Order: sequence, then C-alpha cells, then structure tokens
Amino acid sequence: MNSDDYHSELLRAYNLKVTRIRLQTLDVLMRSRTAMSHAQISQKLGPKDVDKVTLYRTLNTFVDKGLAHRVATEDRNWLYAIYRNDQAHSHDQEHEHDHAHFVCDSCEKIYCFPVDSSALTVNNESMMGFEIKEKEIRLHGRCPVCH
Amino acid sequence: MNSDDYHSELLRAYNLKVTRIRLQTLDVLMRSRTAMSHAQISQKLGPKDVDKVTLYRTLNTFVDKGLAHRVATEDRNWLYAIYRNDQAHSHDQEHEHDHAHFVCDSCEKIYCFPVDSSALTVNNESMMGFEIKEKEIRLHGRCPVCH
DNA sequence: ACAAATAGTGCAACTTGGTTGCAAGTGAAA
DNA sequence: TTTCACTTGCAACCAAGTTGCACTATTTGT
Repeated sequence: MNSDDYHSELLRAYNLKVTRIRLQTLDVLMRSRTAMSHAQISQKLGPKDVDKVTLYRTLNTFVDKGLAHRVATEDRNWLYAIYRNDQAHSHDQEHEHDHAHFVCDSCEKIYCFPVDSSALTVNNESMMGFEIKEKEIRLHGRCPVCH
Repeated sequence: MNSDDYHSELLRAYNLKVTRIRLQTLDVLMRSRTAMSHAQISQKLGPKDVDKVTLYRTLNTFVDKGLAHRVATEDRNWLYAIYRNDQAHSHDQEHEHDHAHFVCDSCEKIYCFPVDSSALTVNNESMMGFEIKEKEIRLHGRCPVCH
C-alpha cells in the first residue's frame, strides 16, 4: 500500500472526503516532526497551487474531526500537527489528548511528544476546587538541531 | 501606604515612569485573580479614557520589563497577568518563570498558579537531546465558579 | 457507468487584534 | 524651571484568519 492509499484510508476513517488538497496537506504534516503553521504548509504545497482559504478550512476540518490538533504560539499563530499512532497517548479516555509540546527558543519550532499524563502533577493547595480535565505541558529550551 | 503609592513604587522598581495609565492598568491587573485580555482591561478602565494603542504599549512594556507576563489563548488573543509576590516561583534562577495556567473551558478565564516546577517532569526517552529551560503547564477543566 | 445530492474549493471582500509613524504632552533629574 | 527622554493619542496600516457565494469535485444509489 503506498502512502496515498494510506492517507486516503485515514481520511475516510475520519469521515472526510478524499481530495487532492487533503491528501497533500496530510502528507506534509505526516512528514514533519514539528507542528507547522499555515504559512509553512502553504509553502510546502506551493502557494499558487492551494488557495489560502482552502488550506485554512482543511486544517480546521482536520482539527474538528480529531485528526489533528492545534497549538497556539506565543506570537498568536496556530501550528498544526497530526495525532500519530506512534505518539501513544494515555489510554485513559479523559486525558486522551494530554500533550507535551517543546518550543525551541532558537528556531521556534514546536515538537509534540507523547507523555504519560499521570507523571504531570501540580502539587498545590490553592488549586482546590479546580476540576482538571486535560493537561498540556509546554517546555521551552533548545532543540537538538539548534544545540 | 495606599495602593497608589504601592503601585508607584512597584513601577519605579521596574524602571518605569509613573503615569496615570500605568497606575490604573496595574491596579486593574492586581485586583484580578485571572489573566486579562486587552479588551477586558480596556473596559475596566473605561474605553474612552484610554487609547487602545497606549494600552497595548503599556502592556507590552510591563511584559518587556518583567513586571507582567503574557499567555496566548487558544483563540489567538493575549492575556496579561502581573507576577505577584504571593505567587512564589521556584527560587531556581533558571526556572524562575515556570508557570501553571488553568483554563476554564466554561468561562474561558485563565488563572495563574504558583507551582513547584521540580514536580513537573516528563519521563520520556524521545526527549533525549532537548535542553529544557522553562516549563509551563496548562490545565483545562472547570473553575470553582463554573462548577 | 452515470446522475443527483452533498460536500469541498477558489475568489473577493471583510473582520479582528495588534503595530507603526509621528506630532504633541508629561515626568523627573539637574 | 528648564531640559530631554520617555509616554501618549491619533490615523493609517498590517497580517492572520473568516464569511459569502458561485463553481467544482467526490460520493452514493441505481
């Protein structure tokens, strides 16, 4: 099975029609180790080949259907990343989407990591009465490439 | 010492000239338990009384000088909160600004919490080679008010 | 294999949140 | 009280993302 077939199946599994743009977008995201912005994806796809609005809608659809997730960066942009099988999330339904994001202060790339959410604890009394449903840990520093 | 005097001193301690707008902005932020958006602050101040650009600049200045910090929300806005004394941060210089933010999924307010950063760990082999300088944990759920 | 129904695409115009440039006003050090 | 750098207010601007609408492509049923 080639990667296009694989991607088609993935799209269908999420009740999405298989279109050229979705396949290409999915492919770009799958190949990237880091979460990508609209602009970055658009560039990879060839900006003339894909309308910016269509790409925004494609990405939003991926997020809405639970195929991808979105991270807001410090400079008020969004980055998108596909949920990967190999990024084993907690099997606890509640915390299925717990995340660790690593933000490189040098190249500004954002890496997504699998994380055992039970290892994330906040030991503080002032949090009494707050019901925690989901956790995201965001780490800043330097990635191996920029080291 | 009244609160204005206190705020004046705080501003001076951060090498900022004491102006009406800074005092008022500081006051609004100090009174709030949650991080506030430009729009929220502006409303508290009386939108006619403070130019939006000036408020943006005031907030940016606070952040630049280390008096406040900024959290990017999911919907690409910024919220601002003063670093408080009573929010004891780790005394480890490196991780001085480690944070826990609680995002209420109902009222969308963001609460800042003190946190013992050493309690935040990500146990994962795939993070080899990543140098972590700062950590932020972001928790989603329901705050006591919306419970 | 084909047509109808449904969903996706492309374009232009728009909205929102935030920034820049510049002239005028103000705080604080001397 | 004068000076000078810093702050403020206004208008114009910018960039990211969205909406409305006509058109096109994918899917489903036959």
